[in-house]
Amino acid sequence: MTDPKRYLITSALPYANGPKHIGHLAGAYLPADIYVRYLRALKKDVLYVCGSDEHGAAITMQALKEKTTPQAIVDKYHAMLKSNMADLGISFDIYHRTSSPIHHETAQEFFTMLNDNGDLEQKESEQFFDEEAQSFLADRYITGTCPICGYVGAFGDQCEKCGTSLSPEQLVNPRSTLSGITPIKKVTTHWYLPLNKHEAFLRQWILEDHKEDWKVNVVGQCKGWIEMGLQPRAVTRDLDWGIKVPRQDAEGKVLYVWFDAPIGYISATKQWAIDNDKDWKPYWYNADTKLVHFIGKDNIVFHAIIFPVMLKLHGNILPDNVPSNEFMNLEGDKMSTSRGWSIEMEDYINDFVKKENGGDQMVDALRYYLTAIAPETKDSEFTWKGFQDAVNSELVAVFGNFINRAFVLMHKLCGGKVPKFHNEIMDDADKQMLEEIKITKQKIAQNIEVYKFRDALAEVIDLARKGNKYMQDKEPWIVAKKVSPNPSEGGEYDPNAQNIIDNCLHICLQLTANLAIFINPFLPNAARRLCVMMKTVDKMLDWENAGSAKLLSVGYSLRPPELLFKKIEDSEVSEQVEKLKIKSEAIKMENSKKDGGQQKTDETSKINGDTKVSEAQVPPLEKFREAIKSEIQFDDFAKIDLKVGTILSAEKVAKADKLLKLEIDLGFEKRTVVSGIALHFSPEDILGKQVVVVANLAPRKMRGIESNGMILMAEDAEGKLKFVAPDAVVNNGSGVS
RNA sequence: GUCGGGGUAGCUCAGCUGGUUAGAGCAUCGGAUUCAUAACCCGAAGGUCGGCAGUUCAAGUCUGCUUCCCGAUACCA
Repeated sequence: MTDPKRYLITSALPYANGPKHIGHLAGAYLPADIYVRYLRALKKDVLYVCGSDEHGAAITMQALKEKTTPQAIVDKYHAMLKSNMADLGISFDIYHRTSSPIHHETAQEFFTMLNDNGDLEQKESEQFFDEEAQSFLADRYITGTCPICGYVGAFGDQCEKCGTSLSPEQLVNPRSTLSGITPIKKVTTHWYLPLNKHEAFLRQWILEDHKEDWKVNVVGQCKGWIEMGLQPRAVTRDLDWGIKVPRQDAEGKVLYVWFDAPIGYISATKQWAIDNDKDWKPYWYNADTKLVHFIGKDNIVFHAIIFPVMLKLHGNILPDNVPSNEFMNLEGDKMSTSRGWSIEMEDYINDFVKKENGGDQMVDALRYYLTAIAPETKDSEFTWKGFQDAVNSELVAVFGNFINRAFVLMHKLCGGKVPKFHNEIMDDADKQMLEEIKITKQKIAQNIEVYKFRDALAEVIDLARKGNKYMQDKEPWIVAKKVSPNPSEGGEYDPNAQNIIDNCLHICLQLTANLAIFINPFLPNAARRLCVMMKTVDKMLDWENAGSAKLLSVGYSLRPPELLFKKIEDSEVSEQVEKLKIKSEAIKMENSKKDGGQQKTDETSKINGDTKVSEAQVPPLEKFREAIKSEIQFDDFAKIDLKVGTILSAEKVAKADKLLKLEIDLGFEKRTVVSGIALHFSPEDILGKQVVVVANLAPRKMRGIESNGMILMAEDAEGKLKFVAPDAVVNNGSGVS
């Protein structure tokens, strides 16, 4: 977008079910903050919103775990996240929360408008239901044995042990975490967002309009989704923690957390407008607003496909870009709070920022390293040694040291004042140095504008490096010997000596002021402290001032230098590495204790003989009982049109290991039916077989092939499939009832 | 399984439409220097560009296959 009137910047809403680590910080918050601080320095109209995502089943799970209420959980973690972000200099204009009334209203209005406009669909589906607790169960609320690795505590959506993503149906011996009983399946009604209806729009908008300016991983993943065929997505759930679906016929239903969370950006904007007596609407409705969502790679489809469809249907503007970062690993392994292999923002703040030897500069140290290794194009890795090296030999030795030596020399050789610049003896090195400042300004701006913060920061350090070299070449400390030579050393007086020194330090100081402007979006604390040292106002940090060689007035006396950053000691990093190991070991022990407990019950049941059924075993009859669905009327059954047909041809569907494409002769017509039986039958085995087909089933696309009907199959206890068919050949097209 | 991204010097990463001896910072080693947080500055050494095949006068860069890491995920009506 060229020259937007205002900017609306968002960072992914952190989920308030626990502390968040520095990988999150590096992925979605720090880059956004740098961008926002840069825009503010440009004096743009920019609003930066974020907040805690406080709904969803994982919150209620955490409440069970901590033996408290969901509200208590979100209150606790919202407060923690909010203060952590503030402590680390993430400068939200508002950090809001989705449990607030204004968010509930906003999300409900959003749903109502889409529903009233006919943009949502209502469909029935079967969900697991806990009869004892009288409650539908989110996938997370069902535990059982993982069919892949046999882990006893797998969840309905994922096995934490082997990492496989699961559906609750796949669990062996599923149990409700609410009551412990085996859940049954029950029909429920939900609202869906028919993404499939917006394929043409998404193709144009993402694959054409943004194929150049969006990151390859974002466009690539969206392309994959679109090509795969978009499916309607449920926007409601049966749960009691969340935003009530604003309809009388939706008792006990809430908006699905993914639907309500991104609307949090809008409600946060509204709250900000109220607090600041502003109008929120232009930020979400005017086409001259540039909306940018900063996210991690796990969030791409929500922010690039689903939320934009919602926004479009609701009449809002669309994001101009969705800069998504990859992930940051830690000391050779994935960062994970639950496994204890992480550096929580909270912990870093306690260990470095709050200690007497830490403070703001340690915020900047972290911001420096996280930006320098930001996972912009691929996963990156945080190591404590890397942190120490980056801080000590780049931030301290190059940047901090340049500024320190400029200040020290100025105090020693120029009386603590900004020296005069003598144009008449200006040389090429001086010109070159001044020119470099301007070039660097351009490079930084160009990089930030395309979200390359790592490169932008490297430019700042590189400019300081050039400053060091310039000073080295000019060596004013040598020239100083010619100002007041010591005859015993054979020094010679040079009337020009002081002027040479003045020019060098004049340029070094102007460069220092420029460095303050350049470093400001990245390391705001350092920039502020530089302003104090130079006795300038914060306004000097406005971006338009960058490139100027007149930021500090001649004759102006400056404060004595103060070290901007301290070196990080070996002991500090080794302590952290040790701490990390201890933390993850402790959690591993705890988990294996749990495992051990479960295995013990297994063993006990074996020792007791076969009279007791072990938890890990599948009770087959029980399994069939579960499968009994809720009662229907004859009319419901009569709606189903069953016909006998013969399989004329069968072929494997490309890129699908379970699907067969079948031609079926129904007597009066031939049908294409796609059936998921490829693992049980090979195409040639089933040619000519008679089958029972649901003839009036709505067509459905699978792998791009439209399936018109479904074939009835029987499944035995081992999951083997058998055809349901007449026991003697009948005419194709015969009815079944 | 499928889709997407990625595997380039010890480490963190650049390398646009294929073109002379593959780049940067850090780490390492050597030199110079002392204004500076034993900092800076100069120089050297470091890579069969995950593997195999192919296209081409020429491939890190294109094609196919293969392997490893990360993310997203079906379908099974």
